Amino acid sequence: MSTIRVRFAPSPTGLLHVGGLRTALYNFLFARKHGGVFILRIEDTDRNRYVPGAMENLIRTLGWAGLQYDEGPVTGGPRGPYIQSERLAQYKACAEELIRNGKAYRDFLDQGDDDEQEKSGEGEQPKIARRQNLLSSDEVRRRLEAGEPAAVRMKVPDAVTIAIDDVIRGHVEFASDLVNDQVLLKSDGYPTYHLANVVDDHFMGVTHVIRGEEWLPSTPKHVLLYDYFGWPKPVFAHLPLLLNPDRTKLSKRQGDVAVEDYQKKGYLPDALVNFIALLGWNPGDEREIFTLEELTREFSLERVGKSGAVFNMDKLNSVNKQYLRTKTDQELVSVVRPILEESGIRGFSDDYLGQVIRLTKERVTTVCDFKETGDFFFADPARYDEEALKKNWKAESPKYVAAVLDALRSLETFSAATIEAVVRRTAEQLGVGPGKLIHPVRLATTGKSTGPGLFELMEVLGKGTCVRRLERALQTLV
RNA sequence: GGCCUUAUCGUCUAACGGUUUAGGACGCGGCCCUCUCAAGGCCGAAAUACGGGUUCGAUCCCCGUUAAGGCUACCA
Repeated sequence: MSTIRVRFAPSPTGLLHVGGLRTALYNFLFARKHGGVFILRIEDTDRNRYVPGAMENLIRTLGWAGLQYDEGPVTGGPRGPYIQSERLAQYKACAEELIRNGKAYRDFLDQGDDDEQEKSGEGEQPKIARRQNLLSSDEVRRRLEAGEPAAVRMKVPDAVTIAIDDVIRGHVEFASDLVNDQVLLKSDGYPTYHLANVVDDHFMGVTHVIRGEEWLPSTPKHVLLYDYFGWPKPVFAHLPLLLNPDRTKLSKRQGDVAVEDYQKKGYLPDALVNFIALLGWNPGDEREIFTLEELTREFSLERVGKSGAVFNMDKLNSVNKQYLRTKTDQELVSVVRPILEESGIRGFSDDYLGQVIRLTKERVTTVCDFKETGDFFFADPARYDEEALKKNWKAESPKYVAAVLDALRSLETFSAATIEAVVRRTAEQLGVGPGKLIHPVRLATTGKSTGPGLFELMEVLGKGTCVRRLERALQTLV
């Protein structure tokens, strides 16, 4: 069996979409699993939608997610170029070959005429473009020589059934009468997706086409083209769509769809990848957390489902939390530090940030949350949370806090253990439960009523800071 | 409108005709733990869209209905 070759073929029209990431991931996993090749191909055949820099961005985001491609732009490869706008001559030659063989023809109508026709058609019957006999061959030649722009359309046969056997969907049939004479080469000389994709997949040796379900309806066109060229067909696998909560195709408007959005919001790449892998695929048992290596080992197209999957933020959050806990404190320091510095929080050592992360990482959802959850580690509380105040700052609280403050001042070693001992002893001496002191002290030192264990947090803060904050609270809060 | 696809808890899904009182996870509710919040543990509510077949037996196979989605460009 020949080497498996698959490709991810985005168009450079913007940021990488999470649906695109999943398609890329499944292609990547399939290739790796079978010792095959994962190709990145840029489909930039629509000059109107081209966004400068989009390709670089796509590559960077794929890299962030850990999906390294084997052949593609920048890195190159034996079947390049991997950017379609650099392969124009090839598409043109292929289109001409089809014309020569009577499988395609020139069409001088422009886009506007096309729409016009459809409107005037107006019935219930679909308007299938079949225009090969509109002009005599003499006239075609004359207008061509006159330099009139022409598109090339494929000729679709009447009354045949075009069947595909999709790995995921099974056997699917289409009636050729409902397939229109697709434009293959636009009048600007660029190919359409349909031509370019078939030509490239053939010349790049692609064995499996793994793409979104939105391509299923145009697959008969592609199948026809393979036959026209006399090329072997790849195996098709059409993936179920990723959905909005209302079950429409995942789109902007209903939340973030760009991978970069999730990156910015503080999701870990391996967590996002893990979560997305489970949208449409499962290992068949009850495991849910996988490294990329484990996914590679377990993945199979056979276990990909058929129905669309809603992109569920709650689940993503849960997965991200689980990943956060698997990271070491220092690993997270390097991720969290830049986020803090963006907000002007700087000057803290790796060791200190590591301590902060150790105490807060079980309480955050994303790496961005460290800033908010751990704010009191970076500055004295700017204000005291109002509800916490109401709940935990009672009339007798100042007295208790003052007692704790006194006891703390004489502490030699300021560790969680010694702080706890002192606080509990003080409570005992005052004849009240330790909670009566702990809650107001927490409020005074952190400004809130929630967070890491008080004694651990005070140890990290250090004696000076704690004493200062308690003093200040006693002055401010009455 | 036409074509295509899909259909198990709110969501992601398991079950590859019988071992099922339909399993897990997220979310939700309760309890435990506890200085709070998380985490963790335990418990709970929650689904096979509907109607026909086939079969000794259907979540699973077939047909229909319904619903949802995708596609219907010289966009990808």
